[in-house]
Amino acid sequence: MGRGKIEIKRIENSSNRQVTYSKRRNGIIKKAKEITVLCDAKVSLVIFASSGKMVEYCSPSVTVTDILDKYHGQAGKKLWDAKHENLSNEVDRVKKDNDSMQVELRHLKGEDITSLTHKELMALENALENGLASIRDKKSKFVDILRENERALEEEHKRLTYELVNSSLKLFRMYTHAYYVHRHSMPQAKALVYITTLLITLQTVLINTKLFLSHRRSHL
Amino acid sequence: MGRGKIEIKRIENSSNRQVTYSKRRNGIIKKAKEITVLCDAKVSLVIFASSGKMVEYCSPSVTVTDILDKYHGQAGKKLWDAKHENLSNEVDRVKKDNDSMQVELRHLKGEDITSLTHKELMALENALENGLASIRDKKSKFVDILRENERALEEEHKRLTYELVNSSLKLFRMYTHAYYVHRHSMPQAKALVYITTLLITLQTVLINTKLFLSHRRSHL
DNA sequence: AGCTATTTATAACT
DNA sequence: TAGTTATAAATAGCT
Repeated sequence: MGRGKIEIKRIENSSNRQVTYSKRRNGIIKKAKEITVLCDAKVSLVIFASSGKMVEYCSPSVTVTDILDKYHGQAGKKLWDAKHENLSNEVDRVKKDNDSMQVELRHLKGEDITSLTHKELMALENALENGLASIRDKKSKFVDILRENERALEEEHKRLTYELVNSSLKLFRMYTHAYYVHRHSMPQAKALVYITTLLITLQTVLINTKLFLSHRRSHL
Repeated sequence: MGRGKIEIKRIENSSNRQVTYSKRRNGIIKKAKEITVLCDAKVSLVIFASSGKMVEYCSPSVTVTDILDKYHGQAGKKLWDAKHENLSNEVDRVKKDNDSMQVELRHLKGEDITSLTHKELMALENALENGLASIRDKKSKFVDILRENERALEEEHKRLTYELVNSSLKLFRMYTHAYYVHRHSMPQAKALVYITTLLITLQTVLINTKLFLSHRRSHL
């Protein structure tokens, strides 16, 4: 494929060889990419120029590791098997644990129990009852604590509101007293301020009392 | 290069894909061989079909070992580490799973529940109740089957014993009849045999009846 | 697996 | 080293 047909034998002209190398190298890599996409294939391609320079193509998700896996028993194996096997064993072991726990969990949740013997069913029932008892005990303690907290909070709120109402009333009385004492000796404007302040105080007391009552209602 | 141009994207028709794979795979390998000869290059080519089947081409004097040598201390090591890390990650992941399952199991068994919120406790209680319900359902079915089996067995036993007693009685009557018919015409010795046989038969009937009764008692 | 119309890769050239 | 082009090679769609 080119201006002329060529025999497949070493190209003696080194510059031609270099040019052909680089064109064909690109061609092969392109083809590798294409087959990867077209056919779901995986390709690992490494090309060394005669100069020693290397280029490579690996289709996504293929690593030299994969290739070494295929070559199992050769160069790679020695390299990593020691650690690898340890890790693999651990994975297996832990996975086994996982499986048995998963089975136990499923059993405790009442799934896959068709194959169990009566004895096993009894044991399961026992475990579940114990668990349930613990949980319920814990839950009731939990509820007790919540209720106690709420009670304490309400108590505190009641106390605070009582104090507020009380001091408001005290203030109110003080103002009333001051007003009556000074109402003839004070200029009209000052009396008005007293009366206004008094009314505001009274209003505050009423609002606080209302809030207190509504709060109590919502907590009973 | 074909009857029609194709887009470089996965060939959806699986049989076309297979054909194209095989043609192009051969094409790439041919090209690899050609560049090897034409340009003094060295090629390592590994192609995996989506089925997992592998073919490879290595130009003469290139081995996987060579490639690994090129990777020495670089990519190779990295890849090894990657593999190693993958496994480590898997171990970690599975261990994590393990831990969470262990926690769940402990919770279901009512242990370590001090730190749980009220909501979590409710969820646990729910799960346990469901599990218990399933188990109890299963267990009661199990007991039903056992009871039914036992009933059937006892029925059968009763029937067999009744038959035994009946035929023993029949035998006894036969002997009795024969004895009375022949007692004057038979020599003394023969009469004794009759009487003895008769007694043995009677005894057998009694023993069977006793066995039957005791068996019934033990099953009620 | 084989055929061929067509596309693609590339050898020779610039 | 990069671009162009005539031609060889590869191959997509068929059978």
